Amino acid sequence: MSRKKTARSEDFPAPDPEQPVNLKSLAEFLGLAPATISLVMNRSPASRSIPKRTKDRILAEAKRLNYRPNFLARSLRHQRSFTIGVVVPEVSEGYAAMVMSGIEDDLLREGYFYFVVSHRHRADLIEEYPKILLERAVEGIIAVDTPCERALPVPIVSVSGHREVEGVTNIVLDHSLAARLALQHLFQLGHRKIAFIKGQAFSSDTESRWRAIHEAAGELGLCVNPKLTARLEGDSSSPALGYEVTKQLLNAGDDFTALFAFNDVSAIGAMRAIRDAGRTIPGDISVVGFDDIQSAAFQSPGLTTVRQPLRRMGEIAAQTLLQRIDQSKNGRPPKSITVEPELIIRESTAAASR
Amino acid sequence: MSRKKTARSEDFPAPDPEQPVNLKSLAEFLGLAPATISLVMNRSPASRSIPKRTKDRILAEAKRLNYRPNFLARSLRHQRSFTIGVVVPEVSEGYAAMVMSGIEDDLLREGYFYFVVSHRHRADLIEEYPKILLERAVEGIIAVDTPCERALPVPIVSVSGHREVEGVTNIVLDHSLAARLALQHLFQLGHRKIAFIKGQAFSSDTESRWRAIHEAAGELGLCVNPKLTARLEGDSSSPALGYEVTKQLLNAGDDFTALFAFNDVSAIGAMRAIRDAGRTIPGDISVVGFDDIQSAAFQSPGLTTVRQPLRRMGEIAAQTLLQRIDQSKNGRPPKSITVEPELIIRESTAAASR
DNA sequence: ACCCTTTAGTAAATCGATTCTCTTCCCGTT
DNA sequence: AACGGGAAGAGAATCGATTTACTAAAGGGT
Repeated sequence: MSRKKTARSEDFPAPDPEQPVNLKSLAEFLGLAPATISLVMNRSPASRSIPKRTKDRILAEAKRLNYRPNFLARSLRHQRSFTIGVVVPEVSEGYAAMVMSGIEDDLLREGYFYFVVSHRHRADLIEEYPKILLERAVEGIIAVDTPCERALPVPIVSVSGHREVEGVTNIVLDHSLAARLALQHLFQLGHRKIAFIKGQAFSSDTESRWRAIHEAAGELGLCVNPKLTARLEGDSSSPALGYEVTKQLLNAGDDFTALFAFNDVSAIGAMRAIRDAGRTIPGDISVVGFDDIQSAAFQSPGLTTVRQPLRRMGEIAAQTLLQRIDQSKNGRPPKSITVEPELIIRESTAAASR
Repeated sequence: MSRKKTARSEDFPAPDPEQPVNLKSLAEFLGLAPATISLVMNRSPASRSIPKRTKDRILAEAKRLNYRPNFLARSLRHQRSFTIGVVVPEVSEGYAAMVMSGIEDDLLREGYFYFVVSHRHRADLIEEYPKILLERAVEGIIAVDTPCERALPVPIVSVSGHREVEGVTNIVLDHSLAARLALQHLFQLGHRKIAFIKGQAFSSDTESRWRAIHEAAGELGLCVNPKLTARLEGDSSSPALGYEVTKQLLNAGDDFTALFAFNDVSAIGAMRAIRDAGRTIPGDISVVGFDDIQSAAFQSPGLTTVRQPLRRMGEIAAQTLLQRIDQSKNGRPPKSITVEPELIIRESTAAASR
């Protein structure tokens, strides 16, 4: 029992240089049982009876040998992976990147890590990735601008999700307010003939945003002219899409003094198209975007836009998910959390000329 | 032995609805030993002796009950996590997002997932994160624009890393070519008085890019005027930084007809500053950026810039890392891999007026 | 009838840590 | 002298899958 105790640290200063120390080797080295060390290292109440001398010896030696408990073993034992999955359409798209940036902070602070997967709007991947993440033992999933149809055995938080699905908490923008902010702004500037660019069908926000626009227009006594309405086509995230539809709008004949685009990227394309057609912004046509991506502020003229608090939405998503993981099954989770948009007025909007 | 075999699938269609099936329960259900099932499921050569009838029965039942081997248990056994870590300065920065987007494809195809952590240039986090990732049992690390000082027990690939560190493979841009492309372009347009915006000290590219500029200038017989040289300060990634230093350059008195910025973000700020000073682009001053972020093409005038193949760099990083993981220790890994930049000429550059 | 080879699997160790249940040993009481 | 009880720590089961070594029965050849 005491023969091993003579193996003091000074005798074997550097142990096996190859293999990282594990509990067993540390135990052998200390002449103690793995169980004892585990209890002490985890400050378990059961280590009450271990004298401070021994505790200190264990702690000191663990630190000296740089012992790190094997995460996988621990996870297996506790049935907890401290990992969540984040599903996005495309990492490099700005929208998703911004949300992810908000997600990270809270997660890491609580000791969680996250896997990222991007599906690029491929239906099979949208279906498959959540399952693969589950196999990877994630404890929850955050879906960004990605439809989740089926209930899963882990909590899900969907950023910009609109469908009501069992087990899914939606983080949504107040689209009514967003539409009102934008249209009121244009209305007050005297705009009555307003063109619209709708989003692609796959974007979760498209429908509710469009409904909100109709409502807000109704409240203001504006009419939404179908001839002044275009829809983005194609899944690229380049302003070229906005450029194309705006050219069509301009050529279609019906006059307009303002354009409300589905997002900033298409608004930027629209601005080009408008200028290419020989019109000025905001002199001839005012333009309002949506999202407030970084490029919006970098345009000239600076793009007036409805800001979505994307980073904040990421933070809320992470917090909500962690809460739900913590008290799993404890009470019904909130169905949805609404965040408020903000109108950022820059130089792309001005009083209507006609 | 055969009493269990009578438990045909039709008798118990839906097993325990709560608990996910594990190997043991599946084995019990089939009246076989876990070992047998494992061998068959993994198509191990040792399953040679199992008759096809039994194999089919196992496979069918596994599928019906939706059995998925527990990833953690498997990882523990094999000492493989199929996970790598990606360290970036900031997820939402475009540069990192683009590289990540390239990383993802190859990784997922090979069954790997990745953790993302962002350090926001905090020295303690840069030091700490790789260690935490190691605790999480990652099999390799990709560092994007992040210095890695010390050798780690796993392969590391550094995108835009320049230091030679044991165990680190650098993916670097050919900065000499980049500088030559930009300066030759400006030179051919007749520019002789060129201003420069250097990068922040923390950016890994700053030094080598600056050396390359000196070299290229030398080759062309241009001189780099210290009075026409500014350096970005502060770690925000807003064009405001570029705006500030450009204002100083313009006020400093020394005349210039072209500006070569450290990156597109600062170039965009610079363009604003130039216009605010009453000069035109490219009439009075030509501007060249670096990176070719999405916003570069969206500017007006469109920003001429040196494109880094960021997505490609991500792909190469992932491929290289996977190779190194695969044949660990097998031969010395490449010290560095160079990729080539491309000059994207848009409207922000034109012939020098004076 | 005996031995050898397949066939059809199974038992048990292992990966590394956790945790509940036991032993001892020793000290102080009655 | 016997007993209770706390101190100090050891043992063993467990998480779920993998894998090597082994067994038991059946078939085939001489």
